[in-house]
Amino acid sequence: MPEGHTIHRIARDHSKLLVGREVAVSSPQGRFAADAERVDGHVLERIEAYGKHLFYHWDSREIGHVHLGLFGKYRISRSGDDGLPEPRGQVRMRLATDDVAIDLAGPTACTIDPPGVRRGIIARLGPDPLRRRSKPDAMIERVSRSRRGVGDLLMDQSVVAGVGNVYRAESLFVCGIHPLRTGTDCDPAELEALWATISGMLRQGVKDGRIVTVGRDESGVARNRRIPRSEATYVYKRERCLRCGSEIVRLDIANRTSYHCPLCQPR
DNA sequence: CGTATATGGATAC
DNA sequence: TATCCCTATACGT
Repeated sequence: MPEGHTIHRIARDHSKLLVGREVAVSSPQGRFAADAERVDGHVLERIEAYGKHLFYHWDSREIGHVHLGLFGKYRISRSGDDGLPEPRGQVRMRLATDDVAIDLAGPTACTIDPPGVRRGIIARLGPDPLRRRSKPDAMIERVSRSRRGVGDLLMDQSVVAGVGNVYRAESLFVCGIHPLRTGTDCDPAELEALWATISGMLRQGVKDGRIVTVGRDESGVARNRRIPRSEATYVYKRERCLRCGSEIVRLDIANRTSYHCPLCQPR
């Protein structure tokens, strides 16, 4: 379930387990074996999240890069009486200490690179609302000068980093913006509000460990109450709008299914 | 058992 | 715009 919130949550959780320690790095599946060897046994100094990218800073000065893509997943297992459990399924990378193993399966990217690679990736990304001191200026500038649709622009990681298909649908819904509205037709105040909405949703996502967008603009909803998936979004993957009951419209935008409410988000 | 689907993105036209 | 890659899970037969 990888949008930006997942990545930042992983960086936070995995840091507690691995940072400052010598880490055994391996590739049970084999495809990462040559890279794994280069940092195996080194101390992990920091795990950094930027948009949907993860960077592992090793004391060898090399940097691990992981991008989960659509399918990538981590699994954590603890050491038992027989030590660490065998990897299950296709495990590209295993990061292990004496008491914990973190297994990565199905990533789009998993490499060990010189520092320039990280710099190049970050240079191509727009501002990430989850990073400290990030500002919406660059996003607003890009969007307001573009004739592309807002639904298209939000999926472009060089415009904003970390937004995926769920947050695209949900943030545009909350802001009442039709996904096909062009960037040039949005005024700066609207885009400020859109940034604030995205930022708030992503932060909530990091806390919850999943995407629950309902209740952000209402009062009195206990966020830690168990909310079933069917009530977690306003429009994403729904048949009818959670607010007004209108039939949700699906469009193909930027190669992905976009969802919007024709009544709450008029063209 | 098969098949469809998924919160992504690079690359080839 | 179309195609491909990566893996697990849900669901139908």
